[in-house]
Amino acid sequence: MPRNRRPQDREEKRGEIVAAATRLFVEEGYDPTTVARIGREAGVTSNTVYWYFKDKDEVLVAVLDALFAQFLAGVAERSAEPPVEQLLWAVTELRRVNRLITTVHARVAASESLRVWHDGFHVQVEEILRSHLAALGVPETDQDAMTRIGVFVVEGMLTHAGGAAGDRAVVETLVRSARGIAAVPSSPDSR
Amino acid sequence: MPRNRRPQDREEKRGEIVAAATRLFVEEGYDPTTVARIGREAGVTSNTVYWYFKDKDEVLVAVLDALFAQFLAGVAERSAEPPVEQLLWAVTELRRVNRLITTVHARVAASESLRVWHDGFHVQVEEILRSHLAALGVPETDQDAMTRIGVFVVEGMLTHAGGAAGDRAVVETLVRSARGIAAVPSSPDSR
DNA sequence: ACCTGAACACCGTTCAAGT
DNA sequence: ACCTGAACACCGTTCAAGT
Repeated sequence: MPRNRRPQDREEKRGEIVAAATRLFVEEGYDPTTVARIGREAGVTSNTVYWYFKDKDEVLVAVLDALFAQFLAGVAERSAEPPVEQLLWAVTELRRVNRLITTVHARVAASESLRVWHDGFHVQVEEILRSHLAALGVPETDQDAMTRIGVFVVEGMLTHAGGAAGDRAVVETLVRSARGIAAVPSSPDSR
Repeated sequence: MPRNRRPQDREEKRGEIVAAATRLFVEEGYDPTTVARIGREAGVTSNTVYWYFKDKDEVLVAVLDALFAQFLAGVAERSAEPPVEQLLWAVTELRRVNRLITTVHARVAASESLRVWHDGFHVQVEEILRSHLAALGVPETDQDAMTRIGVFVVEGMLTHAGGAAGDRAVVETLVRSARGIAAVPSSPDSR
């Protein structure tokens, strides 16, 4: 028997579904986008979507994978820019998929595969942030906490619009505090 | 005609519905809790809930109002404690309703009244945080940005469990950076 | 292997009808 | 004014049946 006979087709169709879902999820949101609609845009019936994906959440995971890969490529391209500019670019970029990030948070409780994706996402983002902090001179003892703070601030900025000036102020203050932490050693009685 | 004839009853029943919804929303979450279930726990049919509330989101707003009032009372009681302890208490407290906060973010796009509630909530929380920052000596020019950072960090801690030690490290680092910002004036070329 | 028509289960919401 | 039984609309998901 022919092993892997036209595996291309399967990936193609799957890709079309993911492409349709990506556009719809980003533009209209996860909840308002029905599985039927995703199918229609990809030229199939809603049931067919279930031949390629276990459920709607699996479609979301595939969409997130695609979007995150794009994002990582953008990050790599800008690795030479100053930290503030890099962060502001990341915020602008992630804001386009802001609604989806919120959806992920809302659905991790209901979907195991989404939880797995979310955890992996954080590990990667934290790794990137940590290397930046190290470059800024933040000592190892403070890197964990500062990394989490960085992630939280970026996530917060996505959910809560602040205007270009406000965004820049937040990012600059953040980078400034990282430099401050780098300059002043932590003391156990600092509270 | 008797004005306000037994307005007590209406408030009582409404209160029972809110009480039932609060318990269910906090313990099981918003989505898994059906309107029928809320009604049953309050001793009425699902339709009756719609006599007291416009829709499920309005029930949520009432629940949030109740929970937030409790929270504010707790904040007031602890106003004398050191900032780190106050923040850690707030995080522990808010974590109990973590799921609901995520739900709010997920539903602001769909529900106007929820958006209004969310905005009001932020205004109040930011006011509290700003007064703390002022007490820590953060100059006015940096208060806006630091306040937003504070809110983002607290929100992030709710969504992403970090363990007691990790939580304390984050909060201490945050307060330390606020003190650092207070000590070092901002400079326009600090990026 | 891939796809569909039809149906199921579930849930928020509405409405006509009761007291 | 307050409450209910019954029904509607919608949507994720499944299944038996087709090629």
